[in-house]
Amino acid sequence: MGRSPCGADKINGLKKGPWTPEEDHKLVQYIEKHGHGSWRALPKLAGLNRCGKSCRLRWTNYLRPDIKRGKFSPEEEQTILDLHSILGNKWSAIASRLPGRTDNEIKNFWNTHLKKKLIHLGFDPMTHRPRTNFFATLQQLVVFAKLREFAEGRLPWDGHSSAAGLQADVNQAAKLQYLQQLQMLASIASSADTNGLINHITGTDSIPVQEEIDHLNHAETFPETQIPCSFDQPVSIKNDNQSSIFTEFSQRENSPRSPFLSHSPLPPFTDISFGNLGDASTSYSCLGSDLPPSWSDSLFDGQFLTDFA
DNA sequence: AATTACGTCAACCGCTTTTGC
DNA sequence: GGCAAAAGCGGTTGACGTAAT
Repeated sequence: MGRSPCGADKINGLKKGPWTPEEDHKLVQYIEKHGHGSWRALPKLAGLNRCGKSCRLRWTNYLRPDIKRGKFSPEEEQTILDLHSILGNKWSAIASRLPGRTDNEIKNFWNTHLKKKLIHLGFDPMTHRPRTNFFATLQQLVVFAKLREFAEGRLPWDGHSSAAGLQADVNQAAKLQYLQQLQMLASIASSADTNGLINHITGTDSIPVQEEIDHLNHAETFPETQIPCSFDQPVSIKNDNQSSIFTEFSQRENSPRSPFLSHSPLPPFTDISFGNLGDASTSYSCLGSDLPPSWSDSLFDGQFLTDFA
């Protein structure tokens, strides 16, 4: 594959940069009369000192008569979120679902608005999952700490006591994580007017979020049953009469999404097993953890332990 | 009023995919 | 099937406008 035509056109002294009204007029006049045909041939025929690529971009992104300009509506915004959670940065595919919007416009809107919004609400804009992959790092941190104690001789390696200690640590951390998520969801509820969403997600139909946070803040222990480690029900912030594009894909896609996406289940959970640590075989099935299967092998690798100590 | 920082978006760049021979 | 040209696509840049200091 050779260089792009526009690259070569630089040498020919073709014009770059913003289009003038005169150039726009020439391009529109030509295309309305003849169609665009070959973009490469068009500039010469239309009397433009531009490369074909530049003409195509100007036409498709700005001059096309069916372009819808102006702010994105909440419905369009929701559609973009839905589709992005499924398709990722496939801007042209997303644009094909939004009549009158160009891929460039959607891409810009995503980068300047939606991405920031997701980040602000604590979601990874690429995965649409909560940003803190808490349990993935938690178990490593706990194990590292225990290993360090063990390596320094401060902790006798006793499967039962170690397991109990680990479980206590993890329970405490899970409580913190739960609080973090409740606070994040409370933030979403207040900013996105998503009545009922939080209770729907947490399954606490009769317990207001703030009350739950307060309760947990004062709780001595953290009942494991309260950890929101299972979100079986779909979550919707749309009216029932609004169909979602997501439903079209939901049968074949299983990608995790942020909770303000329509009809979107919260992230699936991955089992975290402590089976390699003595008798501690407690299995935690929690949010968004995706350690590689061999993590424990590498953890106990000699070089790793040397580096760690 | 001047300067700086930040946000937005049109346009470009270069890579990939599609099309035609 | 192989090749080259054209078209499509997504990431990035930079000019411009506006807000903050």
